[in-house]
Amino acid sequence: MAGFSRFLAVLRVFNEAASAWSVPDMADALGLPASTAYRTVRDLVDAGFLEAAHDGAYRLGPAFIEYDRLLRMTDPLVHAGAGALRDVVMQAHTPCVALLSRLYNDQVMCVADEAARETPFRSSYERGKPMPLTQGATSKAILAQLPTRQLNRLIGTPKAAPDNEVLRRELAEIRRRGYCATASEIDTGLAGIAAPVIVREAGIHASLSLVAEDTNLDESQRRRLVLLVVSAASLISEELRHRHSSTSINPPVPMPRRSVK
Amino acid sequence: MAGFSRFLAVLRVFNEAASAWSVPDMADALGLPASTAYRTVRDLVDAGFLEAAHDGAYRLGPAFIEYDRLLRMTDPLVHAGAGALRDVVMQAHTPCVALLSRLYNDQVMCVADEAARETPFRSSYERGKPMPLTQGATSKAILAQLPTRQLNRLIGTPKAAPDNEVLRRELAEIRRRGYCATASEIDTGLAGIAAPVIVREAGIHASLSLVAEDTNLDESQRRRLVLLVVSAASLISEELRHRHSSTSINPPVPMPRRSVK
DNA sequence: GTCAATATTCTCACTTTATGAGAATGAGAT
DNA sequence: ATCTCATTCTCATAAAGTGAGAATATTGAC
Repeated sequence: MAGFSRFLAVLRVFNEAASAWSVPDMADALGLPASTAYRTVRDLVDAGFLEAAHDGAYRLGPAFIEYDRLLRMTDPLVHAGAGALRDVVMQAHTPCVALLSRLYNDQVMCVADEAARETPFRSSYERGKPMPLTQGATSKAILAQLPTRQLNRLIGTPKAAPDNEVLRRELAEIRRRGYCATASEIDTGLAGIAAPVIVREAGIHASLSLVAEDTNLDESQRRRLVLLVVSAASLISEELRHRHSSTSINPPVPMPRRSVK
Repeated sequence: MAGFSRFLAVLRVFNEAASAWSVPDMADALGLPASTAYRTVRDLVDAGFLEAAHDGAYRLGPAFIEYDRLLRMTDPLVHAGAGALRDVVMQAHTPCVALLSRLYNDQVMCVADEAARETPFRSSYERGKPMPLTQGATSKAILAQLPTRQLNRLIGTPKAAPDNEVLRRELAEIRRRGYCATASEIDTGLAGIAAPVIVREAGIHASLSLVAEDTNLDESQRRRLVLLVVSAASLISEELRHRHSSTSINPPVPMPRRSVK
């Protein structure tokens, strides 16, 4: 391990349970010599990825907030979807959470979320949390739309993983219907309704989903929400498609030629 | 330039105006040989900091969303403040935006924001955007509470920067009052009311502020909001102080010893 | 399908750079 | 003052990144 991966290793020791670290503790945890650990941390602090907290403890730094904002403002999916999510929870007329989630490499991650007023629960899907690939309406709606080749790479070919036959059948059904509805698959008591947001040409494989309490939903409610989700999802897809076709690939501005030490 | 700084340089070419880059363009912009640029980008993609978009273009990647969530969940200030912001905009009973902002090195950055329902405007302060150090109620409320030594480092000593005399006097006044109110200093037509959130022992220098339309505020309104902001800010400070005194500095859990290639 | 034009990865000799043990210094606590 | 622990510094060593150019993959045009 060396070079870049050392920085990644240091960042990876931070998690929900251990969010403040002293340098010696990091060095111990990673098996690094003290001098290297100190240097690595100093570089990360200089770059804004870590921040000195107190008593020699370090926390994640402001660069993550800053880059997250930049991503929020420039990522076409997040940008196009955030407004749609607000509309969806408004028009749902019931306590619920709306989510926009994407395939990122081999995991699904929620990239935007919005809760209706007075919603007493929360989905375990939430912005920034990696989620299982094969469970929940949100993920399945995405998988169902993938080209066979890509799907095989993610869940294994039918031959290599025959136990995925059930899942494959389910995905085919979802593709036919155009949406996916599940109940208590991720959070017990909560139902999920998801519709795909797919823009192949822009490399976007995503879904829009609505999470509500299962017991609150009668059949007509459910149908109404399915319609809401499906139409909102296709609205987003349309906008993305349109934006993509009218966007140049290369940076529109000559770009700031920053000097680097 | 080499090693780590090459990664930083690549990340820095991304901004609001240029959010998708091809590798050759990056190489041009940074004066890097193609092979190095491709390698750097590949490493960043592997780490999740960049993502392949389409047609050889790259965007900021999911790692930023993920680490931002982690920070949101573990940073004591953000965690303690988010709830308070919701309360503040509720109790303001007027269209407004509440902000929680921090000193990070030599800039001020908003780390959490919340708008009241039906708020037709937005503050230029928003989560993740670095803001000027010496303008606006938000920043001044923070500066006013800094130890002399630290303040001198940021705005220069009275001798080195005598033109800051006005600012210094203003900050003294803010310290005496315990809050700062400004109008049209950042956004014309908007007024800001800010109170400090200072927890020295935890290394936190922050402020809570409320932004509303200046014309909407009569004197009694203004007094009410000042009270609201000041009390919310001290509530957050108290919680942070309490939490800090009851928190161990080192990671509570032995930590996951991840293997790195 | 072929072909040309790019985009991307690979190779490899060359150094620049990071590395880490240990010494030196700094900061706190008793 | 002294001890302890945290942090930085030094420097010989080795490892990693570097970059020109070749090799290969991809894409789009025809």
